[in-house]
Amino acid sequence: MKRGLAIGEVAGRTGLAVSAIRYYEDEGLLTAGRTPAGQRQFEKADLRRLSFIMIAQKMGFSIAQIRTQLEGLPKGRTPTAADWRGISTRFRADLDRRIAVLERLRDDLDGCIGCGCLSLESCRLNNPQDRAARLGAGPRYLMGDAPEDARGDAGAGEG
Amino acid sequence: MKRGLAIGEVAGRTGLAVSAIRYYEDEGLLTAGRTPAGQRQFEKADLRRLSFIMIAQKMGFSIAQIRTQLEGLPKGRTPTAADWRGISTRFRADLDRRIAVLERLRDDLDGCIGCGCLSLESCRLNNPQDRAARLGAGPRYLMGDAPEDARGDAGAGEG
DNA sequence: GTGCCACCTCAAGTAAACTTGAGGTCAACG
DNA sequence: CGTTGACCTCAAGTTTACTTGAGGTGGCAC
Repeated sequence: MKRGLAIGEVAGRTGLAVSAIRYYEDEGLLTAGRTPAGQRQFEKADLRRLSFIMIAQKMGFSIAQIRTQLEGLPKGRTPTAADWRGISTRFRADLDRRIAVLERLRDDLDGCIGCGCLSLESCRLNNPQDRAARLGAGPRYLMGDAPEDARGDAGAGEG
Repeated sequence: MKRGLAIGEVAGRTGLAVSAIRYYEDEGLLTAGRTPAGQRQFEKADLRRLSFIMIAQKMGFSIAQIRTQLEGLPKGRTPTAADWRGISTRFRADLDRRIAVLERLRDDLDGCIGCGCLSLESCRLNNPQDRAARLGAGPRYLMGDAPEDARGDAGAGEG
């Protein structure tokens, strides 16, 4: 009865490529059992795990971040609904943050459509760059992605 | 007077790396003049252009997409406020679309936090995968990223 | 019993967006 | 006059998230 799912089956059910699933296992996002012959054996819970991975990627999380999130799940036993609920809640908070960033970007852009500047002196979308210039180094950082020592100040323009 | 800006100066003002600016030029996102000695000479308008590029990247546009957007700007002359306004408007529409996608994701996730499933039979976040499985091929597609022939059907769950 | 398909591993390739390095030029500073 | 420092080109390296290919095993169908 408890035969488990072959990788091809999992691929079919999730829409993922077989190679992607193997890759995720290599990356430690999930662990598959093995048949005596060495073939991977997945459980239903792994489908859930893969669902989570796919959704998280949609949201823009990297593999490394997803791995971290998944570490919040129990190792030995199959995660319960409550386990997933905990992880989803953290997730939701992040999603809210992302939406907020985009909305602020949109609002700023609205201001810029009004003035047509996009980069003129008084533009709020522009200011962060001036600040970036003053901070000196760093590759690219503009909104919310400020380097370590610039946190807490990367918000709205100073006026 | 009209000396133009050296690449290092532009880098300092935008917060971009010199190498990144050169890369953007290679990619055709902007064009720099040259001094007799072959050094790049930028104009103020290029700062605006780079602002646009940075903002667009924040929004998740690829270089190729940004290039396309920028092709909407006049070639010969310096873009006017109106030129930027046109481009920004298109931009805003895309931004709205992205926000909407994330919001739907959030709403679906809310439903899942309620039931704690994230991947159980009735979950709306899960269903798209089932559909994906039925559609057969393709690498990863889950929400809105449906392959060509699956468009128009990849929306909300059926029940 | 043999042929095919799904599976295995491991290495290398791919695309995007850059960075880094090698080797060389040019202008200013002392 | 020489030596920094900013700039140049071109090639190769880096990271992320996979895919592709080579070479090999295991099992079910005929």
